[in-house]
Amino acid sequence: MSEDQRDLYYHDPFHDDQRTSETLFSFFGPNSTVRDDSSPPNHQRFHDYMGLSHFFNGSTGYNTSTTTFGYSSSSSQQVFSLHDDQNPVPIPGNLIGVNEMTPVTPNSSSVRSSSTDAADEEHELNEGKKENQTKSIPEDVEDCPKKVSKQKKKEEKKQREPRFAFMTKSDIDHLEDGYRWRKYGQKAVKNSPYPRSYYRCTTQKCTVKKRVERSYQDPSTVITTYEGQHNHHLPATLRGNVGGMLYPPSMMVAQGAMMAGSGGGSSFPNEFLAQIPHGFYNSGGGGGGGGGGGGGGGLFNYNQTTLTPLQQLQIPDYGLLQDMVPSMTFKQEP
DNA sequence: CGCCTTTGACCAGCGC
DNA sequence: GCGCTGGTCAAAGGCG
Repeated sequence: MSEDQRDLYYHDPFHDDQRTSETLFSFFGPNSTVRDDSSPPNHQRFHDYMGLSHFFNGSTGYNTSTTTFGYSSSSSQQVFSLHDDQNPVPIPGNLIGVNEMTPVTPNSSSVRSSSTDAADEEHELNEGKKENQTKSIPEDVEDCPKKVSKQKKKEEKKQREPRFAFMTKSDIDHLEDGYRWRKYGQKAVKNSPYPRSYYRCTTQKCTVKKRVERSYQDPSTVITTYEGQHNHHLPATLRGNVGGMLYPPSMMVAQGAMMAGSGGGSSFPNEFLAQIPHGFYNSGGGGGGGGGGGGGGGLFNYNQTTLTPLQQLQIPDYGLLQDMVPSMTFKQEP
């Protein structure tokens, strides 16, 4: 694991604001963190988590490729931590691969707004560098098929899936999210007494992985990192869970509209909102998520667009969101 | 029997 | 080059 990744895990995004957060979304790629201040303990959390499966699935079709968050599969993860609840701060590391998604911050000189050319260029440059770094494979690969396949594997590996991390207050390490996972590894983590577990989606041809670890600073917090997107529905066999059931139809519509409006460009905010777990929405359409999943309303209400920070999730900087989603109006409730 | 977890080994990337 | 660390593999065993 690279240093920046380590930073991600052990630095600000999760810990700086930890005292006030119970759930923190950290998009590896797009830059956003969304935190929760007010969620009830574990069980409610659990339901929040349930909805997250849609986040990765996208529900916009099961092959949203890897651009759901507005960045390509090859893009490196990038995370912005919100310091002082105001300004996104780039986590040291890959800030280059910001395709399309732009860190919108009041004082962000690095805002890439609509012109992604430079960003793309940078991105390519960066990718090139990376390629060079990893393409130090000697020519003798031609001699050995094994080596060839290894190299292929290597290159495939390099195609980093989009990642998404969040923290959850829970006693349970591996929270149910509607998908079936197989644990394929566990490692002790440096500077942490808690091991990190590695899971893979058991569905055939689904390459989604997730890592689960407990925060060493706050043992009650579980850090879950997803990598990739599911290319399939929720397993219907799982506790009678059916993918479509969890997503209120109204939201699907809204989502479609948003997608259409996003024009495939700087679409992260919309996509982000579109894919916010339905449990965070005031969707009003179906409880979903299994008993109490809705929890009496959620965070967003697209169109009405009401943020209710006292509910399940807190957006740390409404101004930021407002910038990100200018077409929406945000209302912060007292 | 199928699915899952556990766990030690292995490999690659990175920093020194 | 070496050591550290993260990530993955795969055999073994458990469980329903």
